[in-house]
Amino acid sequence: MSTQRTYTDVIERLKSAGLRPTRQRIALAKLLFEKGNRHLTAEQLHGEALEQSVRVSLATVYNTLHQFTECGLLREVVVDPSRSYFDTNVDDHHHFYFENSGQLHDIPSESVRLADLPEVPDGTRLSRVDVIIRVSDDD
Amino acid sequence: MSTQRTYTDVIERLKSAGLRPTRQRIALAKLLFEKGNRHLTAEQLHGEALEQSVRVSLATVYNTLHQFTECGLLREVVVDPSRSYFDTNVDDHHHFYFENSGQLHDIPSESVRLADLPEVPDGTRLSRVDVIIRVSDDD
DNA sequence: CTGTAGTTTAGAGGCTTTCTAAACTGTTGA
DNA sequence: TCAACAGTTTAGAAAGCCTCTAAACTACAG
Repeated sequence: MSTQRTYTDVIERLKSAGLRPTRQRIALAKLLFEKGNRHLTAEQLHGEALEQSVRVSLATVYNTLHQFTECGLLREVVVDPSRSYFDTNVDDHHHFYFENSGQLHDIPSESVRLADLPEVPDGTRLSRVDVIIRVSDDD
Repeated sequence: MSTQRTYTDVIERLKSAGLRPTRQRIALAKLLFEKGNRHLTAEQLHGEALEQSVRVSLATVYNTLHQFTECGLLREVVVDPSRSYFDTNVDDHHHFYFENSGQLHDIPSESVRLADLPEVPDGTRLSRVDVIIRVSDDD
């Protein structure tokens, strides 16, 4: 049965990332990864958990988001100085940012041609190249 | 005399931006614009002002940074979820972000070739394209 | 089953930023 | 020159996001 499938999948995914599959982490992972690519704030994820009667504290949501980010299950997107977004798509890609609504939208990396990038300064290594296309409502 | 020159320049710049040239705005503008291109947080600018015995409140520093940003004298750079940076270079350009130190470094827009950008979604207009090259210390 | 290391939690606390409302100041017009 | 007013500044309170703490809980190895 597909729910069962997903459930064991999620547990395996956590285990192989070195994270103990606790009730909270399993529930949050399912919320995050069962709906395609998503861009969520901690507050939003916490809200969704509560809606589905998953008892989890905001502190755990923050801890989990950071742990997931560290093991490459999530990626943090910085576009709004007052809030962090977490992206379930960890493939190389870029973003549209809708300044009015605060929505993020993926741009596949093939849709942007980046060339002639300067070399990284001595003593540093490339961590990531972010391209953010900021748009705002007409008129 | 060059100080005089700068002083009246700053006042003119504020006036033509529609901002009353107050003691605080003049002092902050001089701190911001008399040292070439800079990337500063509100806290840093406030610190510099106090060091030079410019009496100004943190609230005014925030107000001023936002007003300057609105009239195009500054540009806000979002790279760190916990802090806003303000850039005195308002020309089209991009950034290196040194994740360890929190330093920002300009990349002239000619140094990056961006092509095949997707069209902006219906009902929106392009606000800006940010390219952020994140680097971290070797080892 | 039990011990223990890892995890969760509520609540306090930190930090950046914004708000409030009272005091102050640049400017305009008489 | 000066009064009057709109715009500005301010300290301090408060909001908002996030982290810390230390006590309770839990997955899991043995």
